[in-house]
Amino acid sequence: MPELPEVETSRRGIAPWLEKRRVTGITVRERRLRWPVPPDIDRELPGKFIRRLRRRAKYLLFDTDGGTLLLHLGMSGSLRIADPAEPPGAHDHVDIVVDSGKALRFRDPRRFGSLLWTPDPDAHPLLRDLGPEPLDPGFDGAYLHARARGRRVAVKSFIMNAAVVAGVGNIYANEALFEAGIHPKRRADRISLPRMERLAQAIRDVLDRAIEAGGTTLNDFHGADGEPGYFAQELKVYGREDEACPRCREPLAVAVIGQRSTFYCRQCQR
DNA sequence: CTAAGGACCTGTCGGC
DNA sequence: TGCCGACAGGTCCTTA
Repeated sequence: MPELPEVETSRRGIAPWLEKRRVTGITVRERRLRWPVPPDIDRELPGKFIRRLRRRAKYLLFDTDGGTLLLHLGMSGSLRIADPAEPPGAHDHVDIVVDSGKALRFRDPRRFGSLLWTPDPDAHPLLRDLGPEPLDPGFDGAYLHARARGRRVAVKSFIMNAAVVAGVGNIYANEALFEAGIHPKRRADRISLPRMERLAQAIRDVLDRAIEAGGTTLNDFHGADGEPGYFAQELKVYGREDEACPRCREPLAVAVIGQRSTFYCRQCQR
C-alpha cells in the first residue's frame, strides 16, 4: 500500500502529533520485522525530544536531539495516532508514546517494514546510496538521461531503482510511463533526452497529484480515522487490464517486468 | 560493474 | 460453502 505519496501523506498526518514532543516510552510487541527491531531503540528513544519528522524516499526519519529513528512501512505497514490504553489489534507491533499521552501505533501484517535507530542517518547504509528525491530540484530529464547511459534494463525497472531515483514504486512507475508515452519495456539507454524530460516531468506530476489527493489508498491516522486516499480514482492504467485506454480506447495490456505487474497501452506507449 | 531472480511475510480474492 | 493457488503498494541480497 505505501508508495511515496502514501508515506508523505502519513508523515503529514502524524507530524503535528509528534514534532516537538518528548518520547516517554516505547512498546515493541513484535521485533521480527524486515530486520529485527534493535534493542537499543528501547534504551535510546525514551526521553528523546523529536525535533522533526521528515521523509527520505519511503523512509520516515524521526530526528531527535540524540539520534534518528528510521521507519519504513514495507508493503503493508500503516501508522495511526492512538490512545496507548486502547488495546492493540492484530499486527500492531509497536507503540511510541509521547508526552501528550498519545501514541504512534505501527501496524504491519506482512512485516516487511522496519524500525531502526541510527546516530547518523546520512551515513546509514539504507539511505546512503539513494538517488535524488523526485520532487527535489536536481531530478530532471538530463539527470535521468545521464544515468541511463549503458543501462540496458527496461526503463520501468530503471525508474523503480532507488539508487536512480528515490521512492518511485510500482503504481506510479506505471502511471508516469503512461503519462510520458513511453513503453515500459524500452531499454533505458534507448530513450532520447527530450523523452527523458517528459518522463521526469511525468514522475513529478503524478507524485504531486497523488500527494495532493492524499495518496492512493491508506489513511486512518487520527482515531476518528480519515478518508481513504482518493488517487485510486485517478489512476489511468494501474490495475486496469483490458479496460479502454483513456487516450485511444485500445484495451490496456499487462505484462510482467522485473516480477512486477505492468500496465500500459500498446498504442500510446512506444 | 549490470541484470535477474529469490527471499522475506500475511491477507485477500477468484475459481473450482 | 470451503479450499487452494495466485497475487499484493518494497527492496535487499545472492548469483551469474
